[in-house]
Amino acid sequence: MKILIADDHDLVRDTLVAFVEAGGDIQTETAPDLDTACALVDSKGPFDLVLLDLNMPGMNGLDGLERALRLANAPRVALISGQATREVAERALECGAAGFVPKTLPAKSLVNAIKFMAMGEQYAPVDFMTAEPAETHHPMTASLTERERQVLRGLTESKSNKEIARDLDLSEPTVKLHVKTLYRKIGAANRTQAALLAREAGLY
Amino acid sequence: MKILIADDHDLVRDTLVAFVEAGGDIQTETAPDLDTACALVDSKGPFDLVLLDLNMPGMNGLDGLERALRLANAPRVALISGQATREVAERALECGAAGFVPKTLPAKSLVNAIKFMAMGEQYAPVDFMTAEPAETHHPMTASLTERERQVLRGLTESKSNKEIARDLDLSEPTVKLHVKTLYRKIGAANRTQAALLAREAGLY
DNA sequence: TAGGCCCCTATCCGAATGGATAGGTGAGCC
DNA sequence: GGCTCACCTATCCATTCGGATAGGGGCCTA
Repeated sequence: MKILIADDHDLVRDTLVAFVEAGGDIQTETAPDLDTACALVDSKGPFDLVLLDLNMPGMNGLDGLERALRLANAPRVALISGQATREVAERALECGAAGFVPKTLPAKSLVNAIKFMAMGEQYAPVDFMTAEPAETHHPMTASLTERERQVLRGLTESKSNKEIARDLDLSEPTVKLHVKTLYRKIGAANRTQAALLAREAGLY
Repeated sequence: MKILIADDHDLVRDTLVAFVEAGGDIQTETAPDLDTACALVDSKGPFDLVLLDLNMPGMNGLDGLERALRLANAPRVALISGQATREVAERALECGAAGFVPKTLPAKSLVNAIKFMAMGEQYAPVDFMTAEPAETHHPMTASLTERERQVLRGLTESKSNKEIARDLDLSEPTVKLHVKTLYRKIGAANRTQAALLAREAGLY
């Protein structure tokens, strides 16, 4: 079996390769970014599986995944990520990804997942996909009401109050109220800080 | 030699441990977060080296490092991080960290670095520490002038124009000008988006 | 039934922001 | 000298934001 692992962290890539190659009959090629990964698929493909890190130069979110999926060799492409949310994973699978591998997965399970995906199955860890959306039990959002979470989400998308109001079908004054109260709850002084705090907490 | 590796990503932790143990006479304990890491230092310490992931539950930036350094066993503590900047690395070393290991380090070098640090030396990869600050050659900031970079930094700290003006010893209108022009350059519609874009690019 | 909580709407006000425009300084280059 | 470029300052104006305050409606629970 021949797979390609792309990750910009040498440390992760090297140890991952060593582990995977030790764990079964798997040959690996590696790439530090999306461009070289795509080039390798062209020159040394096809691969039984291509594993792309979501936070890698050239990825730009799911754009990179789609680009890889459009390659001539039409390879099976899976994502691997350290902090992606369930929502991103779902979107990736909808795009046609062969699977989604969170870095919180035990290494032993990874080898099995790789073999599973290489056989053409679609993989995603059950516990990860069935987990509550982080925002419902995250310490920061625990104190927020549902509406406030929705508004906070709008803030992380750098929307104006007016846009958020339109999206949620509310009046602008209402949005402003939620904005103000959620500032107090999460300790933000302005919308930029609120957005950054939410991002740092790994939300949205 | 006995070391402790703490990282919240099982995948990284497992493969790292497998690699390190294979590469020399090194015993490893592991922890998924700072709390258990500290508990292990107390119960199973002292370790020749403690390796902490910077982006791990409980770390809260360099606070976690300082907490670990204050532990009774006064262990040698080093940081490992995937996206930290040189500045963070320098601050960590100033705090008394045994070293700083970027995840872009080749895995082979890691083993050597671990042995080096365990001997009591302070380690940081030369190329990483001498590299230009990311902002000067990053695609996004390449087109920005020095002042605009400084202002953008202020935005990522969710400061108001007035605060930025005070920090940089400028007048507020000047800051507004820089803000406006850097919006155009990086394609931001408002300050929140500018801050998020800068963060996503790994700046500041 | 009363009280509490969440949600929605509204108005008023001061402050901050975003954008346009105009002009001044110094450094470096042809 | 003339030119560009980065940088600074300034004024004007519309919009948005942040905060305070005052309601009303629905739902749950004591």
